[in-house]
Amino acid sequence: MESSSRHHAYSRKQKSLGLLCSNFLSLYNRDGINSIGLDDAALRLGVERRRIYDIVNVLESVGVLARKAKNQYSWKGFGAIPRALQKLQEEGLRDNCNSFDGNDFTKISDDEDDDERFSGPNGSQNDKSNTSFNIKSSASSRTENRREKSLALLTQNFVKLFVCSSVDVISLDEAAKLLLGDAHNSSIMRTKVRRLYDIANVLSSMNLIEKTHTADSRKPAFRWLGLGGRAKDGSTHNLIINESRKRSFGTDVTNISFKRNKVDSSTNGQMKNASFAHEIDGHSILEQDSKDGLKSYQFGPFAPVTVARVGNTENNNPKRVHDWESLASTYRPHYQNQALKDLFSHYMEAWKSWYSEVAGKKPIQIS
DNA sequence: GGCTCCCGCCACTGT
DNA sequence: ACAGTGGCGGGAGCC
Repeated sequence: MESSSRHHAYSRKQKSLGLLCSNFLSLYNRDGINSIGLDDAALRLGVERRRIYDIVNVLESVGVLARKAKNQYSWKGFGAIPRALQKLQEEGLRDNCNSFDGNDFTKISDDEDDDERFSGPNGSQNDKSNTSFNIKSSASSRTENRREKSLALLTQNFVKLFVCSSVDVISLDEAAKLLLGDAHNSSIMRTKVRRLYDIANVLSSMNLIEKTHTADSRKPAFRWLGLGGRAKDGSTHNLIINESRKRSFGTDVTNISFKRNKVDSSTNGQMKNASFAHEIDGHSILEQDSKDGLKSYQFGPFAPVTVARVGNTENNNPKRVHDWESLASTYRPHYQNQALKDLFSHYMEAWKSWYSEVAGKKPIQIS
Protein backbone atom coordinates (compact mmCIF):
# COMPACT_ATOMS: atom_id res chain seq x y z
CA MET A 1 0.00 0.00 0.00
CA GLU A 2 2.18 2.72 1.22
CA SER A 3 4.95 3.29 -1.17
CA SER A 4 7.79 3.92 1.15
CA SER A 5 6.36 2.22 4.15
CA ARG A 6 6.75 5.38 6.12
CA HIS A 7 3.98 6.60 8.24
CA HIS A 8 3.55 9.59 6.15
CA ALA A 9 3.14 12.21 8.67
CA TYR A 10 4.53 14.82 6.48
CA SER A 11 2.45 16.70 4.05
CA ARG A 12 4.02 19.30 1.97
CA LYS A 13 0.83 21.14 1.43
CA GLN A 14 0.29 21.74 5.05
CA LYS A 15 3.48 23.63 5.13
CA SER A 16 2.92 25.78 2.17
CA LEU A 17 3.55 29.45 2.24
CA GLY A 18 0.11 30.13 0.94
CA LEU A 19 -1.47 28.35 3.79
CA LEU A 20 0.81 29.98 6.24
CA CYS A 21 -0.18 33.29 4.78
CA SER A 22 -3.85 32.54 5.20
CA ASN A 23 -3.23 31.63 8.74
CA PHE A 24 -1.19 34.68 9.32
CA LEU A 25 -3.89 36.84 7.88
CA SER A 26 -6.63 35.32 9.88
CA LEU A 27 -4.58 35.56 12.96
CA TYR A 28 -3.92 39.23 12.69
CA ASN A 29 -6.83 40.50 10.76
CA ARG A 30 -8.98 41.32 13.70
CA ASP A 31 -9.80 43.89 16.23
CA GLY A 32 -7.15 45.65 18.07
CA ILE A 33 -4.23 44.42 16.12
CA ASN A 34 -1.86 47.15 15.35
CA SER A 35 1.51 45.82 15.82
CA ILE A 36 2.87 42.45 15.00
CA GLY A 37 5.95 40.93 16.44
CA LEU A 38 7.74 38.45 14.32
CA ASP A 39 8.60 36.23 17.20
CA ASP A 40 5.05 36.19 18.27
CA ALA A 41 3.91 35.35 14.79
CA ALA A 42 6.38 32.56 14.42
CA LEU A 43 5.43 31.19 17.74
CA ARG A 44 1.74 31.29 17.24
CA LEU A 45 1.85 29.98 13.76
CA GLY A 46 4.24 27.32 14.72
CA VAL A 47 6.79 27.95 12.07
CA GLU A 48 10.31 29.04 12.07
CA ARG A 49 11.09 32.63 11.82
CA ARG A 50 12.57 32.32 8.41
CA ARG A 51 9.15 31.61 6.94
CA ILE A 52 7.66 34.61 8.59
CA TYR A 53 10.12 36.78 6.76
CA ASP A 54 8.94 35.32 3.53
CA ILE A 55 5.32 36.16 3.89
CA VAL A 56 5.89 39.40 5.68
CA ASN A 57 7.96 40.64 2.81
CA VAL A 58 5.34 40.05 0.25
CA LEU A 59 2.56 41.28 2.44
CA GLU A 60 4.45 44.44 2.94
CA SER A 61 4.87 44.77 -0.76
CA VAL A 62 1.16 44.97 -1.25
CA GLY A 63 0.57 47.25 1.65
CA VAL A 64 -0.96 44.93 4.17
CA LEU A 65 1.91 45.39 6.54
CA ALA A 66 4.47 48.04 7.15
CA ARG A 67 7.72 47.63 8.89
CA LYS A 68 7.85 49.60 12.01
CA ALA A 69 10.99 48.58 13.68
CA LYS A 70 13.17 45.64 14.18
CA ASN A 71 10.97 42.72 14.74
CA GLN A 72 7.92 44.87 14.53
CA TYR A 73 5.43 45.35 11.80
CA SER A 74 2.26 47.29 11.85
CA TRP A 75 -0.90 45.94 10.44
CA LYS A 76 -2.40 48.03 7.69
CA GLY A 77 -4.99 45.62 6.58
CA PHE A 78 -6.60 44.78 3.31
CA GLY A 79 -7.88 48.27 3.04
CA ALA A 80 -4.38 49.36 2.29
CA ILE A 81 -4.05 47.22 -0.76
CA PRO A 82 -5.78 49.49 -3.23
CA ARG A 83 -3.47 52.33 -2.58
CA ALA A 84 -0.46 50.11 -2.67
CA LEU A 85 -1.45 48.75 -6.02
CA GLN A 86 -2.18 52.13 -7.29
CA LYS A 87 1.17 53.30 -6.22
CA LEU A 88 2.87 50.40 -7.85
CA GLN A 89 1.06 51.13 -10.99
CA GLU A 90 2.03 54.74 -11.03
CA GLU A 91 5.60 53.81 -10.41
CA GLY A 92 5.64 51.23 -13.06
CA LEU A 93 4.10 53.53 -15.55
CA ARG A 94 6.38 56.36 -14.70
CA ASP A 95 9.61 54.47 -14.54
CA ASN A 96 8.84 52.63 -17.62
CA CYS A 97 7.14 54.99 -19.87
CA ASN A 98 7.92 52.94 -22.87
CA SER A 99 5.31 50.31 -23.03
CA PHE A 100 6.74 46.93 -23.41
CA ASP A 101 6.17 44.65 -26.24
CA GLY A 102 6.70 41.52 -24.36
CA ASN A 103 10.01 40.92 -25.83
CA ASP A 104 12.51 43.02 -24.12
CA PHE A 105 11.15 44.41 -21.01
CA THR A 106 13.77 45.79 -18.81
CA LYS A 107 13.44 45.34 -15.19
CA ILE A 108 11.01 47.64 -13.67
CA SER A 109 12.73 50.00 -11.46
CA ASP A 110 12.61 49.67 -7.81
CA ASP A 111 11.37 50.80 -4.57
CA GLU A 112 8.16 52.16 -3.43
CA ASP A 113 8.45 54.63 -0.72
CA ASP A 114 10.22 57.83 -0.97
CA ASP A 115 12.60 56.93 1.68
CA GLU A 116 15.60 58.84 0.74
CA ARG A 117 17.65 57.72 3.58
CA PHE A 118 20.44 57.40 1.16
CA SER A 119 21.54 60.89 1.57
CA GLY A 120 23.74 62.09 -1.13
CA PRO A 121 23.65 61.73 -4.82
CA ASN A 122 25.89 58.74 -4.86
CA GLY A 123 28.82 58.74 -7.06
CA SER A 124 29.98 55.21 -7.23
CA GLN A 125 27.97 52.90 -9.25
CA ASN A 126 30.12 49.95 -9.52
CA ASP A 127 27.15 47.98 -10.18
CA LYS A 128 27.10 46.26 -13.42
CA SER A 129 25.11 43.25 -14.26
CA ASN A 130 21.82 44.91 -14.24
CA THR A 131 19.85 45.61 -17.26
CA SER A 132 17.76 48.07 -15.47
CA PHE A 133 17.70 51.70 -15.87
CA ASN A 134 17.37 53.32 -12.59
CA ILE A 135 15.96 56.71 -12.54
CA LYS A 136 16.55 56.73 -8.87
CA SER A 137 20.21 57.26 -9.15
CA SER A 138 20.80 56.15 -5.64
CA ALA A 139 21.53 52.70 -6.83
CA SER A 140 24.76 50.89 -6.30
CA SER A 141 26.29 49.69 -3.13
CA ARG A 142 26.01 46.18 -2.03
CA THR A 143 22.91 46.99 -0.14
CA GLU A 144 21.19 48.03 -3.26
CA ASN A 145 22.43 45.04 -5.07
CA ARG A 146 21.03 42.81 -2.46
CA ARG A 147 17.78 44.62 -2.37
CA GLU A 148 17.60 44.22 -6.06
CA LYS A 149 17.10 40.56 -5.60
CA SER A 150 14.83 40.70 -2.66
CA LEU A 151 11.54 38.95 -2.45
CA ALA A 152 9.88 42.24 -1.78
CA LEU A 153 11.10 43.85 -4.92
CA LEU A 154 10.40 40.84 -6.98
CA THR A 155 6.89 40.85 -5.64
CA GLN A 156 6.39 44.44 -6.57
CA ASN A 157 7.72 43.95 -10.00
CA PHE A 158 5.59 40.91 -10.46
CA VAL A 159 2.55 42.90 -9.51
CA LYS A 160 3.57 45.76 -11.71
CA LEU A 161 3.62 43.38 -14.55
CA PHE A 162 -0.10 43.07 -14.18
CA VAL A 163 -1.19 46.48 -13.13
CA CYS A 164 0.90 48.26 -15.68
CA SER A 165 -0.08 46.32 -18.68
CA SER A 166 -2.89 44.52 -20.29
CA VAL A 167 -1.38 41.20 -19.51
CA ASP A 168 -3.42 39.26 -17.07
CA VAL A 169 -2.25 35.76 -17.49
CA ILE A 170 1.38 34.91 -17.33
CA SER A 171 3.43 31.89 -16.60
CA LEU A 172 6.09 32.09 -14.03
CA ASP A 173 8.98 31.52 -16.27
CA GLU A 174 7.74 34.17 -18.59
CA ALA A 175 7.53 36.43 -15.62
CA ALA A 176 10.97 35.44 -14.51
CA LYS A 177 12.26 36.20 -17.93
CA LEU A 178 10.68 39.58 -17.94
CA LEU A 179 11.66 40.55 -14.50
CA LEU A 180 15.28 41.29 -14.59
CA GLY A 181 16.27 39.84 -17.85
CA ASP A 182 18.79 37.20 -17.15
CA ALA A 183 16.97 34.91 -19.39
CA HIS A 184 20.12 33.14 -20.34
CA ASN A 185 21.60 31.89 -17.16
CA SER A 186 19.41 28.97 -16.36
CA SER A 187 20.64 28.72 -12.85
CA ILE A 188 19.59 32.22 -12.06
CA MET A 189 16.35 31.62 -13.78
CA ARG A 190 15.58 28.60 -11.73
CA THR A 191 16.17 30.45 -8.54
CA LYS A 192 14.00 33.25 -9.69
CA VAL A 193 11.21 30.97 -10.64
CA ARG A 194 11.40 29.38 -7.24
CA ARG A 195 10.92 32.78 -5.71
CA LEU A 196 8.07 33.52 -8.00
CA TYR A 197 6.38 30.38 -6.84
CA ASP A 198 6.74 31.58 -3.32
CA ILE A 199 5.28 34.92 -4.19
CA ALA A 200 2.51 33.50 -6.29
CA ASN A 201 1.46 31.28 -3.47
CA VAL A 202 0.96 34.06 -1.04
CA LEU A 203 -0.67 36.32 -3.55
CA SER A 204 -2.96 33.46 -4.36
CA SER A 205 -3.91 33.04 -0.78
CA MET A 206 -5.04 36.61 -0.84
CA ASN A 207 -6.84 36.06 -4.08
CA LEU A 208 -4.98 38.73 -5.84
CA ILE A 209 -4.09 36.16 -8.40
CA GLU A 210 -5.24 32.70 -9.23
CA LYS A 211 -3.70 29.78 -10.89
CA THR A 212 -4.67 28.79 -14.38
CA HIS A 213 -2.82 28.01 -17.49
CA THR A 214 -1.94 29.89 -20.55
CA ALA A 215 -4.42 30.00 -23.33
CA ASP A 216 -2.33 28.49 -26.03
CA SER A 217 -0.21 25.99 -24.30
CA ARG A 218 -1.25 24.07 -21.29
CA LYS A 219 1.44 25.65 -19.29
CA PRO A 220 0.46 26.62 -15.81
CA ALA A 221 0.21 30.30 -15.26
CA PHE A 222 -1.31 32.89 -13.04
CA ARG A 223 -4.10 35.26 -13.67
CA TRP A 224 -4.43 38.61 -12.11
CA LEU A 225 -7.61 39.06 -10.15
CA GLY A 226 -6.74 42.18 -8.36
CA LEU A 227 -9.33 43.64 -6.16
CA GLY A 228 -12.31 42.60 -8.06
CA GLY A 229 -10.87 41.05 -11.08
CA ARG A 230 -11.55 42.13 -14.50
CA ALA A 231 -12.51 39.33 -16.73
CA LYS A 232 -11.59 39.79 -20.26
CA ASP A 233 -14.69 38.32 -21.63
CA GLY A 234 -17.75 38.53 -19.60
CA SER A 235 -17.24 36.05 -16.93
CA THR A 236 -16.81 37.85 -13.73
CA HIS A 237 -15.96 35.30 -11.22
CA ASN A 238 -13.98 37.55 -9.13
CA LEU A 239 -13.03 36.81 -5.66
CA ILE A 240 -12.07 39.17 -3.07
CA ILE A 241 -11.08 38.46 0.36
CA ASN A 242 -12.93 39.81 3.12
CA GLU A 243 -12.60 39.91 6.74
CA SER A 244 -12.75 36.73 8.54
CA ARG A 245 -15.10 36.57 11.38
CA LYS A 246 -13.76 36.07 14.73
CA ARG A 247 -12.07 32.88 15.00
CA SER A 248 -12.61 30.86 18.02
CA PHE A 249 -9.44 31.07 19.83
CA GLY A 250 -9.89 28.14 22.02
CA THR A 251 -7.50 25.95 20.26
CA ASP A 252 -4.22 27.39 19.59
CA VAL A 253 -3.20 28.08 16.12
CA THR A 254 -0.18 26.12 15.53
CA ASN A 255 1.36 24.50 12.65
CA ILE A 256 4.00 22.65 14.38
CA SER A 257 4.31 19.33 12.91
CA PHE A 258 6.68 17.14 11.25
CA LYS A 259 9.78 17.97 9.55
CA ARG A 260 10.23 17.09 6.04
CA ASN A 261 11.77 13.79 6.46
CA LYS A 262 11.76 13.18 10.07
CA VAL A 263 9.22 11.23 11.80
CA ASP A 264 7.67 13.21 14.44
CA SER A 265 4.85 12.13 16.54
CA SER A 266 4.19 15.42 18.08
CA THR A 267 0.92 17.14 17.84
CA ASN A 268 -0.77 16.67 14.61
CA GLY A 269 -0.70 20.32 13.98
CA GLN A 270 -3.79 20.53 12.07
CA MET A 271 -4.20 24.17 11.81
CA LYS A 272 -7.56 25.53 11.65
CA ASN A 273 -7.57 27.40 8.52
CA ALA A 274 -8.44 30.91 7.99
CA SER A 275 -12.07 31.04 7.65
CA PHE A 276 -12.37 33.43 4.88
CA ALA A 277 -15.57 33.93 3.21
CA HIS A 278 -15.21 34.91 -0.33
CA GLU A 279 -17.42 37.17 -2.18
CA ILE A 280 -18.60 36.93 -5.63
CA ASP A 281 -20.18 40.04 -6.81
CA GLY A 282 -21.45 40.82 -3.43
CA HIS A 283 -22.74 37.45 -2.52
CA SER A 284 -20.71 35.79 0.02
CA ILE A 285 -20.05 32.18 -0.35
CA LEU A 286 -18.16 29.65 1.51
CA GLU A 287 -15.95 27.59 -0.50
CA GLN A 288 -16.25 24.64 1.63
CA ASP A 289 -15.80 21.75 -0.56
CA SER A 290 -15.89 23.30 -3.88
CA LYS A 291 -13.86 20.37 -4.78
CA ASP A 292 -15.35 19.60 -8.04
CA GLY A 293 -16.69 22.94 -8.83
CA LEU A 294 -14.47 25.24 -10.65
CA LYS A 295 -11.49 24.49 -8.66
CA SER A 296 -10.56 24.43 -5.13
CA TYR A 297 -8.71 27.44 -4.06
CA GLN A 298 -5.38 27.55 -2.54
CA PHE A 299 -6.52 26.82 0.88
CA GLY A 300 -4.89 23.55 1.27
CA PRO A 301 -6.27 20.41 2.61
CA PHE A 302 -8.09 21.20 5.73
CA ALA A 303 -9.52 24.28 4.40
CA PRO A 304 -12.23 26.44 5.42
CA VAL A 305 -14.00 25.42 8.36
CA THR A 306 -17.47 26.35 7.95
CA VAL A 307 -17.61 29.52 9.53
CA ALA A 308 -20.44 30.86 8.64
CA ARG A 309 -22.18 34.01 8.96
CA VAL A 310 -23.70 33.36 5.65
CA GLY A 311 -26.82 35.21 6.32
CA ASN A 312 -25.22 38.50 5.96
CA THR A 313 -28.27 40.22 7.14
CA GLU A 314 -27.23 40.35 10.66
CA ASN A 315 -24.39 42.62 11.00
CA ASN A 316 -25.29 45.29 8.65
CA ASN A 317 -24.32 47.92 10.95
CA PRO A 318 -25.84 51.01 9.59
CA LYS A 319 -23.95 53.19 11.87
CA ARG A 320 -20.57 54.27 10.90
CA VAL A 321 -20.75 53.42 7.30
CA HIS A 322 -19.21 56.35 5.71
CA ASP A 323 -20.16 58.25 2.74
CA TRP A 324 -18.19 56.66 0.03
CA GLU A 325 -18.29 59.53 -2.26
CA SER A 326 -16.70 61.85 0.17
CA LEU A 327 -14.14 59.27 1.02
CA ALA A 328 -13.44 58.78 -2.57
CA SER A 329 -13.01 62.41 -3.23
CA THR A 330 -10.83 62.75 -0.25
CA TYR A 331 -8.42 60.16 -1.38
CA ARG A 332 -8.82 60.44 -5.03
CA PRO A 333 -5.70 61.54 -6.67
CA HIS A 334 -6.01 63.93 -9.48
CA TYR A 335 -5.53 62.00 -12.58
CA GLN A 336 -5.79 63.52 -15.93
CA ASN A 337 -5.64 60.17 -17.50
CA GLN A 338 -9.00 58.61 -17.98
CA ALA A 339 -7.68 55.12 -17.73
CA LEU A 340 -6.26 55.78 -14.35
CA LYS A 341 -9.47 57.30 -13.23
CA ASP A 342 -11.30 54.23 -14.25
CA LEU A 343 -8.84 52.13 -12.47
CA PHE A 344 -9.17 54.14 -9.39
CA SER A 345 -12.88 53.90 -9.28
CA HIS A 346 -12.49 50.24 -9.81
CA TYR A 347 -10.29 50.00 -6.79
CA MET A 348 -12.60 52.19 -4.87
CA GLU A 349 -15.39 49.84 -5.62
CA ALA A 350 -13.61 46.87 -4.22
CA TRP A 351 -12.38 48.82 -1.35
CA LYS A 352 -15.86 49.79 -0.38
CA SER A 353 -16.97 46.27 -0.05
CA TRP A 354 -14.03 45.48 2.07
CA TYR A 355 -14.55 48.40 4.21
CA SER A 356 -18.16 47.71 4.77
CA GLU A 357 -17.13 44.40 6.13
CA VAL A 358 -14.66 45.94 8.40
CA ALA A 359 -16.79 48.81 9.41
CA GLY A 360 -17.56 48.83 13.01
CA LYS A 361 -14.65 46.71 13.82
CA LYS A 362 -11.63 48.56 12.98
CA PRO A 363 -10.92 51.84 11.43
CA ILE A 364 -8.75 51.87 8.45
CA GLN A 365 -6.14 54.40 8.43
CA ILE A 366 -5.15 55.69 5.14
CA SER A 367 -2.30 57.91 5.61
C1' DG B 1 10.16 12.89 -14.82
C1' DG B 2 9.14 17.42 -14.57
C1' DC B 3 6.84 20.94 -11.97
C1' DT B 4 6.50 22.90 -7.27
C1' DC B 5 8.57 24.95 -3.65
C1' DC B 6 9.93 23.72 1.59
C1' DC B 7 13.90 23.75 4.37
C1' DG B 8 17.55 25.63 6.50
C1' DC B 9 22.54 26.93 5.69
C1' DC B 10 24.99 30.83 6.04
C1' DA B 11 26.04 35.54 4.14
C1' DC B 12 24.60 40.04 5.15
C1' DT B 13 23.01 43.95 7.79
C1' DG B 14 21.85 46.57 11.70
C1' DT B 15 23.04 47.55 16.59
C1' DA C 1 30.15 40.38 18.84
C1' DC C 2 25.69 39.31 18.28
C1' DA C 3 20.93 39.10 16.73
C1' DG C 4 17.85 39.94 13.11
C1' DT C 5 17.22 39.36 8.05
C1' DG C 6 16.77 37.02 4.08
C1' DG C 7 19.33 35.21 -0.53
C1' DC C 8 19.77 30.96 -2.32
C1' DG C 9 19.56 26.36 -4.20
C1' DG C 10 19.44 21.33 -2.89
C1' DG C 11 16.44 18.04 -3.16
C1' DA C 12 11.98 15.94 -1.82
C1' DG C 13 6.71 15.99 -2.33
C1' DC C 14 3.25 16.06 -5.86
C1' DC C 15 0.94 15.39 -10.21
